Amino acid sequence: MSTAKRNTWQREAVRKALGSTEGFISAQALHSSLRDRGSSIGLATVYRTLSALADEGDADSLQSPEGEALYRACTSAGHHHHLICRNCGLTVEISADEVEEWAQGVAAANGFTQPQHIVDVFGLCASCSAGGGGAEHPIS
Amino acid sequence: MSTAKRNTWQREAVRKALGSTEGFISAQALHSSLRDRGSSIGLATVYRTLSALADEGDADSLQSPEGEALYRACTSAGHHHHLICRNCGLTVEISADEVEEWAQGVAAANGFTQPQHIVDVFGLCASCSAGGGGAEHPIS
DNA sequence: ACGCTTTTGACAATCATTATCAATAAGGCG
DNA sequence: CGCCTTATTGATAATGATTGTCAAAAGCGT
Repeated sequence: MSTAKRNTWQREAVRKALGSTEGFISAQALHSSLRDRGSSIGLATVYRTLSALADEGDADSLQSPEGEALYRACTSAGHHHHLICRNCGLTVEISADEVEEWAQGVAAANGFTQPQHIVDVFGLCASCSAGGGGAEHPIS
Repeated sequence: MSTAKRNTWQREAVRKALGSTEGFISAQALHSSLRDRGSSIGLATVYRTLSALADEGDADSLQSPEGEALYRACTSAGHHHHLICRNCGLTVEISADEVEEWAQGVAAANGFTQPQHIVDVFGLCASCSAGGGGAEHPIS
């Protein structure tokens, strides 16, 4: 085939790094993480690979409130959501049965089918709240 | 008061332009639109005003998949979410008191403060469902 | 009308992301 | 096994949206 896809260690590195990451991570952060671990992978490659993974369906992506694209390894298994500290990046997995039902219900009530939902909560974790970063202004 | 808010024609222009716009529009597009109509308003002012309107609850904003911030005149006061057809772009405002409470609760339970949440539901609206395009690939 | 402050607006700065393009390396084939 | 074709990489420039800067230009109370 002309559209051959080659196996490179970079692609594997991104896939592995994404897989071993809890919750969502930005392309920039993933690149930094890889660099910190000694990888000499380039930033552009991380972007390209993440985008490719998302296209292939091996990763999910969403936009953070700040407008960054966040990626997550696609675990076709359990569906769950995340509570993410927007200061230190701490991520907590949360289950959301109520929200699942609500999403289905509200979609159906408006005649929508094939509902997918993006439900993620960003905030400041206990440490960061205490740490005195209080100069923030509530956004919403 | 030192923090007085003044009435300027620019603010009114943005408010009016936003109000007479169907659906969501980007800050850049709104600025172009105003300029086309002869207004000499500055781009930075449009950004500032839209951001202010969003803060005051007179407009709501969401991130387009391309990462742009989109704004729309807020018809229902207060905080709410969106149900978006991923085929035709139809957007329905939805209220989500249950989800609000849930988000607050789960954040608090984990020691998080200043919770913001992203709760948006994508799907196919009634027309598009009927239209029979189902060749989509489910993301989640 | 005056003066104090907010607000504006042109432009620079910043941030994430994408395009560019020469150099590299993967994989097939002889 | 080594060569050749070509997908892929990666440093950097380019892009595009958004925010910061700051002098100049209005508001609003007096």
